[in-house]
Amino acid sequence: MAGVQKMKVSCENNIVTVDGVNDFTLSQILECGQCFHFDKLDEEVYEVVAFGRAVKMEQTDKVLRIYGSSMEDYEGIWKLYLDMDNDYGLIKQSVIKADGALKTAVDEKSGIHILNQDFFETLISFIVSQNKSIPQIKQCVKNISHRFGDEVIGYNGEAFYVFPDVQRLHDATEEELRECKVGFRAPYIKNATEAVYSGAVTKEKLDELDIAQARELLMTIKGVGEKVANCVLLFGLGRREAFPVDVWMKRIMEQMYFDGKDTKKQDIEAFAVNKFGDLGGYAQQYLFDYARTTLFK
DNA sequence: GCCCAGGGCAGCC
DNA sequence: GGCTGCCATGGG
Repeated sequence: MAGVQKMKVSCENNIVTVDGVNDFTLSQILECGQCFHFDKLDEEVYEVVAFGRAVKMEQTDKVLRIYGSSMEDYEGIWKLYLDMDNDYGLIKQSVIKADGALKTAVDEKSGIHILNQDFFETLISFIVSQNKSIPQIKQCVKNISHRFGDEVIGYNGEAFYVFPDVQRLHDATEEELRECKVGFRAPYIKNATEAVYSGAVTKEKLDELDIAQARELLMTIKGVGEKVANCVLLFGLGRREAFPVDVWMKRIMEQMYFDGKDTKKQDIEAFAVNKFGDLGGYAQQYLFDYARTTLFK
């Protein structure tokens, strides 16, 4: 990508150093509501559990360090997870060009990247997310991982529990899931796991479909509606044109574009798809985080 | 006790 | 088709 400034990547003692990160703020990326399996240790210092690994990420200005990562893991996992090869300077320009009204949100959240997360973990996490707050979602994801996921040795030599794969979660009973505090969503998780396990709904199938068909297939899972499907498409399947509308997006979009009038989520989504097109997912994330942390705080 | 949270489903009309 | 009440759980 022409606009991506050169980053220098090196590795020593299982610590990867990425020097020269731009349009990148670790705290914004992790805490903008797209992922749930991490803990804050300090300012711009986080433990991140994903893809069967537990690492510490630490950012100082334009330097990102990943503790507990080999160069192979960076190249094979973290570079794509963090969407490092995408030019966010260009993306932000394009979003603002699509509508100058987004400049405030983009400037406020200028370090956001959209992560490329594991499909199955994203699917289950966002089924859990419905009608829950972000801290509660994080706790449920941690509960499920601790109960059903593999133990791995993390960056500091301590044990972490990674999110279970389909086979592992397929063994879980509804009662065991309820003990993870997912409440009425337990049967939804069972249904989703069965759909993936049986091959009815897989990443491979979804990747072959256009976004409307993929969304339709996802929504055959009980507990997956329009919003959850869009989150899975955006964060777990790389479909950057998806535009999830939750209560926060409804609020900010009604204020910005519908004269403060009560508007159906589907109408808001249709409006946004028309306005932002392929940039929808990015625009949505800047607006969502800005609405939640700044505008309606 | 109330209301709300990155919603969706079943049961109505 | 659209609208309403309900679904667990925890925090403010």
